Amino acid sequence: MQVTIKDVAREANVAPSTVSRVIANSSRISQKTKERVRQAMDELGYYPNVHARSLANRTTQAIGLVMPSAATKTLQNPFFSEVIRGISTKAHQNGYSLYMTTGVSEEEVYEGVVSMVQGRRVDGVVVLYSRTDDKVVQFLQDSKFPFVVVGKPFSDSSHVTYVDTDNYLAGREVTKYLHQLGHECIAFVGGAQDLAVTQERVGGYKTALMEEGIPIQESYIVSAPFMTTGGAEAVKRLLSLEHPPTAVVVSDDMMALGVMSTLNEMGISVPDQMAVVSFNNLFIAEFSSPPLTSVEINIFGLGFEATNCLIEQINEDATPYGKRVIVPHYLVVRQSCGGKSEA
Amino acid sequence: MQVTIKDVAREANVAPSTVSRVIANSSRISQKTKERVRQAMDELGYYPNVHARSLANRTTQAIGLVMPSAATKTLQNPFFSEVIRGISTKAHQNGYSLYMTTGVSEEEVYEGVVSMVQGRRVDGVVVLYSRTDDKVVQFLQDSKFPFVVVGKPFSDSSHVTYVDTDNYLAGREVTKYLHQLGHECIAFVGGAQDLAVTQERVGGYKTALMEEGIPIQESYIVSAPFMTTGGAEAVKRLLSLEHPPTAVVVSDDMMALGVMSTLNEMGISVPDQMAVVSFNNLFIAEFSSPPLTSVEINIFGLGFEATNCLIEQINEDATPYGKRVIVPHYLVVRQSCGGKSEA
DNA sequence: AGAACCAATGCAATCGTTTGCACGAAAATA
DNA sequence: TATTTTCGTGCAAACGATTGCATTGGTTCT
Repeated sequence: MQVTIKDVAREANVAPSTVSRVIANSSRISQKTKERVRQAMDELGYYPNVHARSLANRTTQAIGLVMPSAATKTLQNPFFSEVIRGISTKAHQNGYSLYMTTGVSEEEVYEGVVSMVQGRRVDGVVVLYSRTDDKVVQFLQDSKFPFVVVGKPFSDSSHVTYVDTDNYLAGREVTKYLHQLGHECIAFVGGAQDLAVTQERVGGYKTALMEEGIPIQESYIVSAPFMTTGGAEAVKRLLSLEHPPTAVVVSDDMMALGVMSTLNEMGISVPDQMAVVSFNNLFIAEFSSPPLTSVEINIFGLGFEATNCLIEQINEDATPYGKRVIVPHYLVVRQSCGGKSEA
Repeated sequence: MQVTIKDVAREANVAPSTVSRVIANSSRISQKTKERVRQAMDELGYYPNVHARSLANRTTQAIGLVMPSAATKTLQNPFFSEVIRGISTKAHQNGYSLYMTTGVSEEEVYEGVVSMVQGRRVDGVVVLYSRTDDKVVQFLQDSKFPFVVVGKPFSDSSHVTYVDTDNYLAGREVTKYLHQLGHECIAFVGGAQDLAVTQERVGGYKTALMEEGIPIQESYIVSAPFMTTGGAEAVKRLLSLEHPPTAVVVSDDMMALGVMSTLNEMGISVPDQMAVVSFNNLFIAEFSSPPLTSVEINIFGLGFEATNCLIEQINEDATPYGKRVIVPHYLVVRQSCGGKSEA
């Protein structure tokens, strides 16, 4: 059987309540007793039962993770490993551990979150995506449960705490960068359209074009699911146009890999015949050939900051919802655009 | 406040115990009562408190994940996302959720596991690595706690349930494959030497050489930490030899990327001047250039099977420790070895 | 010396479930 | 009709902690 607080109490000749206070390091217990109790704890190999504790003080020291509904697929994108790395680092620093449910359908994910929250399994939740009209975010907001989202939530974003990259700005910058290199025909390949990232990045792209006096061609804007395979189709569509572009902004490194691989198969060389720039600067960006010019968005930092905000929110009872943190980004120039050096 | 079982009981005009039995769908409760209670549950929006439940029936419906100690680094390897994907799929199917602690040092990880187990936070544990002399495995075994390891545990592997690839065989096969293609000078670049995978794969490599009558040169065997950067050094060392190899077996796709990237920088073309074959067949293998010939080891399946074994172990009280599952592998031929087609 | 106080600890209720056992009513048996 | 079974519920004791409110003995006032 398990060693309980009572066993320790008996061994140390005190009451259970005293042991509990020693664990909490209460100032009301004398130094001498504390030592005696602590010794009894080691001797017996005592470890507190987390459930009993959670039940009594209504706190869990755990943070819930909500992955996109097709969790089983998206998890393949190193983006997620990286955010989780950030989250888990911060969480660990503050004595929290992580808890995740997954679900195949959107409905399953929703159910998972509800039972996580209502069942009091976690103290707060990090949402790892942001989509239009999301039930999960809506639910969390209604239940006044501490949560933060990574990415920009759509509806009512002013009341939701979130951590994000300035994707609009980044989109604008890379587009201008390509223009500076002399490109006039610039295309955009994005991921799923209901994702906030995609919309923001394409928005920046359009703005940049306008600012540079280049007309926007809808046929230059294609979207596909977020993974590598999507890239292939997109490329084919663009190249079959009357005036194919000479440069392309791709919304994600993974997809850029797919794009480049397809270009390679079709005998089109990067960057000579087609410049490619993308976002996220995953480690693979460095090792692709040619190495990808990509926007470093500090994914680790997104997770880390998000968790930071969440913990703040958990601790302060005075719920100051609506905080937003923008993590800075910068362009890492490699060889996929031809442009050498420069920051 | 939370809606409790008592509220439901009152609403449905029954005793709390009856409500509990309805939740468990006990056959001792009449159909009529069940319906009445269920209705009361929806009406009030009842969700069971997981901690109270865990406390009472000493079960958590959660599985613990143990990552390698430098979790913050290793998590970058897509291998882990992929195993976790497998684990989480199976877990979800059986109503389990995942729980993870991380730690920077080996000691922290150990502490995490101990408090996870002793604190009764999980029903079982899957260990995502296997190293010589590992405290964690030792502890789990001593406490007779359900666990399974992904990879081959060293000590006493006959009493430990594990799921693994036949890395020895795979190492032998790829080496022979290179030999068939005409290579005589074949090197091996491996990861950390205290990892079981590395040892097994290099073992297979050596066996193959012996079987083909090729002498083993220790200078052809280099090892480096498991990530891309390690690859660079390894390559430099090999190329500085008097008789540099013409082919190399690399222990991991990530590292192979590093190797190829370095070769590229040094102006050595793959596969013409150097053939490269590696393991794991991560999605990036397909999109590198040239695309990597790699051993598909079904990482998802490893995680899935491991969880399957774990759940079995949790359910059966008669602990049948020592089960082993070998997940089959096969070579995926792409272009990094020059050899076209063939299975 | 008696009142008032303080520091250190113990008592017992509480958190929300589960579950062995007891109980009464209805059904089956004798 | 009296007696045993069966069925459907309720009672109350766990599970292992936390915490508000006594209680105790010893100081420090006046």
